[in-house]
Amino acid sequence: MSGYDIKKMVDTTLRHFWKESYGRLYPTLKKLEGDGLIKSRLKRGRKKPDRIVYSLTSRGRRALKSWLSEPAELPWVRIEILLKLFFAHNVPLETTIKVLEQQRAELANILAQFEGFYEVVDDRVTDPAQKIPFRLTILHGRMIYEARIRWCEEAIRQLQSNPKR
Amino acid sequence: MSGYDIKKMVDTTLRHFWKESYGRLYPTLKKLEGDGLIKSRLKRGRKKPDRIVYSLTSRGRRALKSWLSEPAELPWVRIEILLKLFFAHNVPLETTIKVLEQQRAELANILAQFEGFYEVVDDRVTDPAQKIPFRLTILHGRMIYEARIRWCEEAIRQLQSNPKR
DNA sequence: ATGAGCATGTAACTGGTTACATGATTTA
DNA sequence: TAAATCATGTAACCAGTTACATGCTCAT
Repeated sequence: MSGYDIKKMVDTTLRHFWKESYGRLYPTLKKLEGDGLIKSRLKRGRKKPDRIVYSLTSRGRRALKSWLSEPAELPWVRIEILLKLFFAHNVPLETTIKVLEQQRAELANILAQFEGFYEVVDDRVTDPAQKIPFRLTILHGRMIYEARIRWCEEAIRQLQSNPKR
Repeated sequence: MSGYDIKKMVDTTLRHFWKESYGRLYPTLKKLEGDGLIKSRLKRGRKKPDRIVYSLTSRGRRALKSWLSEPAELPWVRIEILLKLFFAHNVPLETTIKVLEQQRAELANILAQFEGFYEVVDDRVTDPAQKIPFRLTILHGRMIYEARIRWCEEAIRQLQSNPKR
């Protein structure tokens, strides 16, 4: 694929768990080519601008397989709402509950986006071997967002049931 | 508190959802002081080195309250295991299942660390108004890690039950 | 002609980590 | 006296985003 193709694919199909900017995509492609993991050929565009299309070399395919066999990194994030909750005693209880409710609403919006997502699989994922994996990435999003929503609800419940703080 | 104190507090009490390095902690304190949000005084150390102890100014307290009232950012991460799963068709099924099992095991380890965590609250959180918030931050960790573990199990199940890929 | 989409790229910047320097004091 | 801990700081580096530049082609 070309850099442009990859960007579009990531932005449509993988966007709920990955993103790439041109600012790191194109330099990365150059680097991978320099390392001999991918090779490029110029594809003259008929009715479109020319494209630089990359494909794996055999060294690259080996590297891919090796990466796919290594353990995956555990994702790590700073969670701002937990920091706000921890310092919530500086502010009235209702203020914190509002922040939690707003967070819950945002999470619910995103969760709703996942709902219509299963049906879209056949348009976006042509390789049948990728269909189950793709659905599992969506399931992941649903499960995590559901858990976060349940947590917000529980947090609101506990704060309300303990008004003396 | 001093920069050193803050670092220790974050590393012990908030470490499951936040971290700070000296490399951004000390410059941030300088900046906040320059902005008039905190002020410092030198505390001569008896039997210990001197410390620079910071406290909020009234402008700083207002800024804190305002921050606590604003909606919290939604955390966003790249999830490597989903990327590996998406490209899993390049590698034998058992390889992917091993990666998922390894991830499950790592998640289970971290979840186990949360278990003994509730009891520790009284040592670490002196302000009684912070005890419920602190417990809720731990509950958050537990709920998220449980969800991630359940997802790994479901992913393994679905991949195994569909051997034709 | 003009704007939208195709396509490749980079410079400047931001946010953050790592590693190190410095020096005091306490404990083994 | 050596190691551990207390305490403050910075320079170098790395990862990644944003914003912009460039130029092609197609549809209106």
